[in-house]
Amino acid sequence: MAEPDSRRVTLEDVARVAGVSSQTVSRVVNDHPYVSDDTRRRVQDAIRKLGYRPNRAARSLATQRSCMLGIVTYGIDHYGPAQMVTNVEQTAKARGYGVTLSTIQTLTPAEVCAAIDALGGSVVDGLVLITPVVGLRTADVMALCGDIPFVQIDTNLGAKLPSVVIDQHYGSRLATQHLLDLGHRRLCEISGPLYWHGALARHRSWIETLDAAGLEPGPHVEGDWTAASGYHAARQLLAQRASFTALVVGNDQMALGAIRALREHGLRVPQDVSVVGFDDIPEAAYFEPPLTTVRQNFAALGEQSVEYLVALIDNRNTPIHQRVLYPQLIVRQSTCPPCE
Amino acid sequence: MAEPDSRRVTLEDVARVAGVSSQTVSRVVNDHPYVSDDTRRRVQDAIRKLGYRPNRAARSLATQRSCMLGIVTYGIDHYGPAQMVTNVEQTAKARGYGVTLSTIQTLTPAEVCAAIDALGGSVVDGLVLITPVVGLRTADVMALCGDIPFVQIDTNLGAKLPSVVIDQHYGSRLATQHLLDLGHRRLCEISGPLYWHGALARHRSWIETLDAAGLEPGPHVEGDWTAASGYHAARQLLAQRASFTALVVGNDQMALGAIRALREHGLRVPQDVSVVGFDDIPEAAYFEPPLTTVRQNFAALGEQSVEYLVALIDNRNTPIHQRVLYPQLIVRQSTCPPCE
DNA sequence: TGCTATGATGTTAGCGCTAGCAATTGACGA
DNA sequence: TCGTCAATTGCTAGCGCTAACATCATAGCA
Repeated sequence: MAEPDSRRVTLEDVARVAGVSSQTVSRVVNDHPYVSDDTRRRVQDAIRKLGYRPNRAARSLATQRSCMLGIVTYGIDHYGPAQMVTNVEQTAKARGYGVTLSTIQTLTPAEVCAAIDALGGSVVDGLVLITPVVGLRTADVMALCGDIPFVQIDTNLGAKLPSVVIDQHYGSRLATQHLLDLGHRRLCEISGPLYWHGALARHRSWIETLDAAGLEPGPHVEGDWTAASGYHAARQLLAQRASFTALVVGNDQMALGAIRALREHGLRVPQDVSVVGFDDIPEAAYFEPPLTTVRQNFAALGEQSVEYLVALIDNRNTPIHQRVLYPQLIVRQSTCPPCE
Repeated sequence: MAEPDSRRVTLEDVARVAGVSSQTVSRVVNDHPYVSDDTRRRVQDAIRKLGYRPNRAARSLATQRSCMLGIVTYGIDHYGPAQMVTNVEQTAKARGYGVTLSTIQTLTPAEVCAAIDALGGSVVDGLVLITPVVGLRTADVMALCGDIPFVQIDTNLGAKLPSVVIDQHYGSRLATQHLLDLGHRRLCEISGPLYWHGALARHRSWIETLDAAGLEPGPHVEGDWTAASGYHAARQLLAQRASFTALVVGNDQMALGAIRALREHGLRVPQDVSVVGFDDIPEAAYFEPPLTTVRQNFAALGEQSVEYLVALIDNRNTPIHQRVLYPQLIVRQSTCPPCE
């Protein structure tokens, strides 16, 4: 068993026990060549015996790198961010990086800046920014990150910073076009908060797609991603006597709330109103009715952003670009042709 | 603007610009007394001008503390853990601690140990272990954590380690008793994986409560927390021609899947079968029908564990105990008296 | 035999920061 | 006048580790 000393075990302690210099121990720990098998074994024995664990702070200080990535994200109690964080962490671990978290509650540029700052002060080799808020200035982000490499996830399409995004324009067109193809002509929308890139892009694309089809967009209400807000948004639409046969909803949770409101109002889904969601959360297939939705590959988002970030860390000259992923329409029973 | 030097800005640089010693700058940065207002202002100006940010690694090395907590948790794509991680992070931030994450995929004791080890090697002042798996030996945990203070969340009730738990026994009794009070006599259960403390506790309490009422428990199927598994579990119960009027389900997502299976089988909820879930996820109130469920206060769990952990860090002699939280039954439309 | 190449180790000098003490100044009471 | 004290600042020595160089065998070759 490890000696339960009050002081932590250091390289020096191991060196003394193994009868070598601390430098040699360091070489063994870091898998350097030029250590004889015999010495290596003696050192490893000593390490095990003493329960030695390298001190990361000291190593960071000496090497100028920490093997830590920082993640700045809005509350991970949402499905999307939780997925991304999980995948970022997993991918990072596979590449030898740990992960430090800094979450933000209200998605204002100021709070985002504070969160980045909190991590920037710490030792991280790179930053993953899951900050889907509109109004975050490119210059601000660059200034805050300083010379720390970073990758943005879920920012606006076309941003001139290292980023990985899902084409929400495309996704929203998929959803709206699907409804148009079914024959719907009167559509309403419940969007996410429009200060989110994704929500805004989906909203705009909804209008554009209708426009291209020569249709007038019906009323639009803004929710906050929760089922509760979807419920209230739908009630609001119904209260203002909007007449529609199809509803595009900004995410699956809000769609759930909307469906409940519709049903309480005596409307059947999909016979009276077709509903499309976004994300394809694992529960969507078990909604009543199972939800047609636009699937986002959050896993790929997390993985690719880490890959890109690690490339940036290893080689500062990695070209800056934006990688774009495309969502996929999953058709289930919540959509059908309008019955009139 | 900050001088975009290749080297990072150090205390020394600030000291030079401000015309003081590096020690004085350190005092300003750390809010020590005995710095004149004039000097303080000059130093702060220099800090701003140079864009100085203290190097955490160096500070950790010098002070022997990192102001970092480690979180070991199973995949945060589940609702409960995501909630806990969020709240741990928030509370930690409020107390001046950052948070480092280490997630585990398969909840085996071996993987848990690996995750703890990964963090233990890093510099953290304390560990939050969200490791609800049965079979994790107390001795192993203590050995791995070494002299790093830790708090376990969601471990077994009665564990002799610092921990904060929700009394799942109590919660399960609430759910089952609610159904008994409504007049149900034939109950089935879909539980979570029984190698999870919570799932096991709920399962046992389900049996005990029925026992106390002189009733034989109906069939029980184990799911994996997902809606899909709930769906398949319910189909399995129906396939074996189990006759029941009420169903206790290990979490809300599985309840959603189960309800869908029941409906597909021509059974109405709650008229034919009452269903109770666990957790009270934000969507539960919008299920069809709105779900009766046992609410877990994950936020409190996260907060209290950090408070406890910080107390342990500040004072190693803080008494070891287990704090117990109690869940709450939320009655909605998915339960009603059996109609026969 | 000398002379280089190379493997295997030790020595030294920091990385950026802070604790602890020393030094300096001015104010105040004895 | 001197000693004492508090306020303010600087100096020095590490924290535990690694990069870079220095050292010293030993082997291989002319």
